[in-house]
Parts: sequence; structure tokens; C-alpha cells
Amino acid sequence: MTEYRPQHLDKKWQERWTTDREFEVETDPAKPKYYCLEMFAYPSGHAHVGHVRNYMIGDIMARTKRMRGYNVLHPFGWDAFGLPAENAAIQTGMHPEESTLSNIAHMKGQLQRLGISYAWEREIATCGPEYYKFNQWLFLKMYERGLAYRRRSTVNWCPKDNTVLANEQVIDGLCWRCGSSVEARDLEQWFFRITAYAEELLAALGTLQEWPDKVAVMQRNWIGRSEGARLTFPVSGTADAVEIFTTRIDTIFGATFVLLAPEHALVERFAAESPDPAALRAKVRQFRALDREARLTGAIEKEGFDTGRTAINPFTTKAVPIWVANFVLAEYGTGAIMAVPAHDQRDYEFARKYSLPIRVVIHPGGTVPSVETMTEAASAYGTLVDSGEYSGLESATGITRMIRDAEARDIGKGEVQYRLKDWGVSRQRYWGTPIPMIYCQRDGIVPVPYDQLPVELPKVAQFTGRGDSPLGSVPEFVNCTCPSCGGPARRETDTMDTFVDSSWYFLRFCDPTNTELPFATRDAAYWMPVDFYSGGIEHAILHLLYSRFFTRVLRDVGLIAMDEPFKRLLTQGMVLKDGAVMSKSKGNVVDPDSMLSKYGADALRLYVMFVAPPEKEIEWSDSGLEGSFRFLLRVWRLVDHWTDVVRAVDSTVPVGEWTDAEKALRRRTHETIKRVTADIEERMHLNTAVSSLMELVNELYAFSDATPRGGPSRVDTATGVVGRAQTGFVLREAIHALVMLISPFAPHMAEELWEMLGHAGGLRSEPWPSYDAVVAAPEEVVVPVQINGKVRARLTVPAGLSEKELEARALADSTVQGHLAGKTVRKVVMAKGPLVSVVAS
RNA sequence: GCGAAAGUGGCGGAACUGGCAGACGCGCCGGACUUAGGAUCCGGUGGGGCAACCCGUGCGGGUUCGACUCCCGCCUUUCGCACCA
Repeated sequence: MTEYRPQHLDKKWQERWTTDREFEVETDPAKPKYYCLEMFAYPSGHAHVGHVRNYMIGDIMARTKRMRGYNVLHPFGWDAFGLPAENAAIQTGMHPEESTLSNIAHMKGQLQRLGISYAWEREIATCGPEYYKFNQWLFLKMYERGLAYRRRSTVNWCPKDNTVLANEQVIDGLCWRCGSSVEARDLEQWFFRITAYAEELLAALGTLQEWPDKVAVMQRNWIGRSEGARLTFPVSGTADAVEIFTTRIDTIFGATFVLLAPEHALVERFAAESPDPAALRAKVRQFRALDREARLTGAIEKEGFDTGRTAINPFTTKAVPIWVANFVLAEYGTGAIMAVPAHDQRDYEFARKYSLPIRVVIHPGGTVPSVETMTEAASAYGTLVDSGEYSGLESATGITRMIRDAEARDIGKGEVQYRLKDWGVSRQRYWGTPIPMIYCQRDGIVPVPYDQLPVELPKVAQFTGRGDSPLGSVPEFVNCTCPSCGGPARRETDTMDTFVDSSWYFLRFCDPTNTELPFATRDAAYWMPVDFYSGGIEHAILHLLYSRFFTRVLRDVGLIAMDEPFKRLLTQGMVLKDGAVMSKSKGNVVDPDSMLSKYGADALRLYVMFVAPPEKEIEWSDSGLEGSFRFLLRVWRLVDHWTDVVRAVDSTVPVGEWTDAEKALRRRTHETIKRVTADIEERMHLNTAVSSLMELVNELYAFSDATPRGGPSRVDTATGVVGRAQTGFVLREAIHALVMLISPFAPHMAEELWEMLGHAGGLRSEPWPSYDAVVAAPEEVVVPVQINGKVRARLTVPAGLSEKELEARALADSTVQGHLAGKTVRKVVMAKGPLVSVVAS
């Protein structure tokens, strides 16, 4: 009996895989490719079993596809720029580069000990100049195409930390770090014009057949397409006009006032021209100081004030008051709306509060709304009333005609608006990619020439957490010469959002050492798209949307010819401990290293795959891991027990009679091959793949016990002979299949067992086992017989029996007869399965 | 509030297109081996009943020969969206 020593095997095989460059691949158009990718990691320092699960799922797929004959690209890398390293530097003084590189080294060791089949020679870290050079290259391409531009915008500002916060760092309007209330602040920022691709990004969601619906829905909501109209309301007595956007032009005859966002350009104009500018400006300031998050989410009381001016409703030609309202968003549409209180709940509340006029212009059907009795807006579509020549039209028709007429009269046009906004990429931070732009007093904004890339991040910078860009305090970085005129100039001191890094890293993996281009077209054309991509649902919008955007930009730049980067997407569930997400502060982190030293990588891998389907959340369980370990021991003992027999026979099918047990084991073997293959490749139900393997092992134990030698637990007979050639053959077939099929889950053990079975050259010396439908076909089937919907009997009959014969046998069965006593058979249904359903009364 | 998904033994979960509910594992119970076992192997394990049998997939209806699966209504949970004009 050979002892199972998982830690020894882990080390042995991991070293051999590295030495043999087992998982390294080259572009080879002659071979079918498979690109398997898991979302790369932020190097926080420690992998926990939640990470482990994601990487395992990809590894199962990569290893299976490799054995199925594909040229498999399975790389890994590090999303290495980011705030945490810089924040740590502010507190501890350790330079972000130092802490990041040491974290990467530690986590890499952890992943390697799990035996994940990565092409480590392609490893990338986004904080290296050889990588971020191409962030800058891409930025310049975007700038040339008008897709990168600079403008003033409002950002989240934490007054205590004196720093800008990303949207996702603002939790319920508070700073995630210090809990201060976040303010709005205006800054000059660089933006990527993702809105230029809004329509395409939305439309192409329908082509993502192998994405979870949920993710597509979230992206659809995020893009938020609305069809409507832009209309001009001239300001009475001036040449000014208020532009509004509405999706309900059919209600325009009920538009009894106009609302402006506090930030709207006309507001300041009106204030300046008013008798008391200070009073109006104070009001505006008050609105703008309101909690930004609350304003965006509607958690504020609606308030407004009258500007004293009026505008002309272009359809009624009547003057309506212009108010400023705190709930109107400057960043959506035109920053101004026509208010239709009768048919919009928000406008209704506002009108009631300030006693503004309400006019019903739609009859939705049912009771007719009246201004006197209504308690909420009637927002449904219906029939237009009191709407001049449009009265009597249905909403849909009204909308079409009104837009047509507005265009004819040059007072408006049909327009599509998106909720999606351009992507602000400037960060007033150090640990990121420097934005490759130069400001010259003479020439203005000048891009850094391509041959001067990368603009390297200087090593020295102070981390005070003051909020201004740390690069600004490095004179040798800031001061430069203008590439255009050669005069003195200043560099941009902001760095890029780290989402830029992750928006194209999957392309870099195709050609990770290219120094001239982000990647060569030839390599990307071969490997892309990513065939299988897995990661957390928390990236459903940002990362996945940005990546889809970048892929299109690179297409338009001419580097690639595809639209969508990720063919099949799997969003894996989290690993919980005591019902909560693992985190250091909760003290419920399960450390993979301690599991590895106790059970080895294979047991851990098998457990996280077996406990639930990949998409589901799982609750960590030590006893579950223990069970998986026991199963591996069971496999080990079984294979070890039969090694000499398996080695002594070959793949020649012996001539002669088979016993029922032998036939049954062959059937089980082939059924298992079929199920495991489909479970991995098609359904991604890795838990049921493992249970099929367990069933095969259980059957092999039972089969072994019935042989002359006996089973693995009967140590005393372990050297006994088998005698029958057929028995040796089915054992060989079953054990070979078992070792092959289990190898994606437990690769270290499988390699060792494969070697013990007499094979040199590793598991790839033999292809994935193939399913034989003839062998798997049963000779007899058990057919349930239902009487009035309840199973009353089971018949064992030869497979392939005709329906007529089957029906006759079912009705003749004594148990069935008993249940039919005193009843008349009304109908007999022969269902696939097969199954017989008798209706009697 | 709107939208989506889910609800199955003591627990994690199976049941693929409407066809044998509870595969597989954990836990528990019993047995074998053993000085001993928390190792290993074998057996049992949804509830009720001595049994034939009855009940059972959140609740209430419906469609069907047949429903965990489809339809309608409700309850609960989770997730997403939420003043976007």
C-alpha cells in the first residue's frame, strides 16, 4: 500500500509542471485555441478561499480543454495600481511599489501552491512601465479620435481627508474611510467619451448569448436609453431659451412651468439680472451644498424657488414660470425640464407644494383625473385631451406627430438620451498611470509624443493624503519642455483611474512582452475573444462595460477586428464564513495555506467545486473539506489496489462472455464520461461532475469486493489474481477514465496515479476519454407504471421493447392488476423515459 | 416603489426539454474489523404507520394522464435599479 502524501505530491508535480513549461503556449493558427481567463487580482497581500474558488473554476475549464486538444491560453496577472497601497503608504510610509511587489510575490506563491495551471511566463503587473506605457498609448489614441477630452466637472470630495473619492468609495453619501459627509467640488478632469459608443454597447448586449441575463440587464439599466424630444422654450422678453428634454411630449399641453437644475447656466444669468442677485445665489448655493448622494438618489425633500422669469411653451404659446428645483439633475439631458404636474409624480409634488397650476391633458382610461380630486400624478399613457389639434390622439401617435411638427417648426427634435455618462478618468493620486499630457503656456494642451512614452511615474513622492496630486510636488516630473514649441511647460499631475488598466489587460496577455504596441494584431486575432471569463458579479457593470468599450475603440483604431471581448461569462458566487463575507476585520478569513498544509491542494480544490454550483454563494465548512479529503483517499486506495492488474492489461477488448457486473461497470464508466464532460464543458455544474465521479468510485468499490481478489479494504488479499481477462479490462477502463476525469479537479493526485499506472509523459500523453454510446446502452430498463398519476409498479424489461408490448406487460403486471381491480382503464399514455401512465376510474 | 432570481430532508445540494422527488456529500444511527478507534469498510437515514398504504418540493388556486418544473394570486429571502424627465 502506497501512502497518500498530498503535500509531497503537490510539490513534486508543481515543480515538474514549471520545469516542463507545461502550461506555456504559443500562437499557432494550425491549432484550435481556447482562451480561459479569470479576473486578475488586486494584490491585497493574501488570497482567501473566495479568490481560490474563482481561480479553480477557470482552472477546471483550462485543464479540461487542454486534454480535449485545445491550445489553451490561461494567464494570470495583477491589477497592481490602486488606492489601498497608497493609503497604506500615507499611514506606514512604505512606498506603494515596495508593498505591491511584496504582496504580489506572496499571493503568487499561494496560487502556485494551489496548482493552478497558469502560463506564468505571461504574467503581467499593471504597475510596470512596460504595461502602463500602453495605457498612455491608448490615451493618446483616444485623444486623437476625440474620445479623450478635458472639462470641468463635479466630483466627490471628502473634506476631512482632503481628497477626491471615486463613486464607489462613497457609501450612502459618506466617505468610506473617515465617515465624513462627501461634498461636491468642481475640478478640471479628463474624460473618456464612452457615450459615443452607448448605442452600440446597448445593442450588442443582445449578441452576448453566453452571458448571464442578469449582467446584461444591469448593463442595459446602466446605459439607460430613453427616446424622447429636445424642445426649445424661449425665455419671455429675451433672446435666451431653455432647452428641455422630455420623453412625454404628448403631455406638453399640461406643461405649466419649467424647472432648471441649480447648476444650469441660465440660473446665474437670471440671478445677475435680478433685483437681488445675492438672495438668489444664496439659494443656489444652498441647493448645491446638499448631500450629493442624496440628491442623486432622491432622498431629499423637493424644494425650489421662482426665478421671476417666464418661458413660452412652444405648443400652447402661453408663458409659464421658470423655477429652480433641487431635484433636477444638471448632468442628465439638458439640465432643464418641462414640468407636467398632472402626469408626473415629481412635478405633481412640486406643484402642490408651491401651488403651481396643474392641467390634465391625458385621459388614461377608467376614471378621468381631475385637478380638484387627484392625489397623485396620472402617469400612464392614454388619450390626449385639451391639447389643441392633437386632442383625441393616443399618446404614441401624439408623440410621433408632435415631434414631427416640432422639427418642422424648428422648435425641437426627436432625441435619444442615455443615463450613461462619460467616464471621468482623472485621479488626484500617485499610484496610477500618469496621464501623458503637457500644458504649455503658448500651445495649450499638447499630447506627449509616442516616442517619449512611457511617462514614468517618479519613484519619489510624498504621501500626505492632502488631496492635491502627489505628482505635483515632484518638480523634476512636473517641469518639462513643450513637445511643440520647446518652451517650458508643465506635465499633467493626475493619474488614470485604475479601471483603465483592467479594460484591456486580456488583450495584453495575447502578447505580453511587446514593446512597440499594446499587442500584435496577429496574436490578438488568434487568441481573442476570451472564450471563458469568470469573476465576481461586482464587476457586472464597470469593468465589463469599460472592457467592451475599449475593445471597440481598439477595433476602430485598427488593432483588432472584433466587437466583444468575452464570449462566455460566468459570475461566481462568494464564499461566506458564518454567514458573512470573509474579511480581516470580522476575523472570519479562511486562510488557504492552513488548508493546504492539512489536506493538500487537491482536497481544497475538490471541495470548493463540489459544495455548490459555481454561481452560488457557498458557506465554508471544514467538515465538507474533510469529506472531500476522504473521497480522495478512497480514490487513492482504489487505484493503488488495482495498479498491478491495470498495468498488466492493454486496451484490446477481450473476446468472450461478459458477466452482468462487468457490463454494468462498463456502462457506469461510459455514463460517467458523458456526464462529467457535459457538466464541465456545457453546464458548468462542477458539483454534479464531482458527484458522478463519486458514484463511479462507489460502484468500483462494490465491483472490487465481488472479485476474487476483493476490494481495497481487504488488505490480506491485495495480491490475489483476477483471472478473467474481461474483469481486468473493465477495471482498466474504469480506472483510467476515473484518473483522467478527476484530473482537472485533483491534478496532483491524478498525475501521480497516472504515473503509478505505468504512464510516462504525464496526463497529456492520453486524450480525454471518449464516450461510447453502444457500451453505455443498457440491456434492461426499469419502467415505472403510473396509475392515475401515482407510481404503483416498476417493470424490468428488455431495452427497446415496443410500446405495444410494453403496454401489454404493464397491464398484465400483478401489482398493476391489483390497483386496477374494480376500475375501467380509460386511457394509457406511453411517455418517453420510458414510462407508462394508466388512467382508470 | 419597479425589475429579476430563488424558496426541496437536520445541513450543502441533485432532479438537463412536464415523466420514478431527495442523486452525491456532510451529519446522525446501526454493524464489521479491532485492545481501542474520532481510521477503514458495509448497511440505514423526508414525515406518519406493524403493514398495505397515506402525506410531502414556501402558501392558495389552475392547466395536464402526469407539475419541484408551466400559468394566475399571495408570502418570504436575495440581488439589481430607484427623482434620469
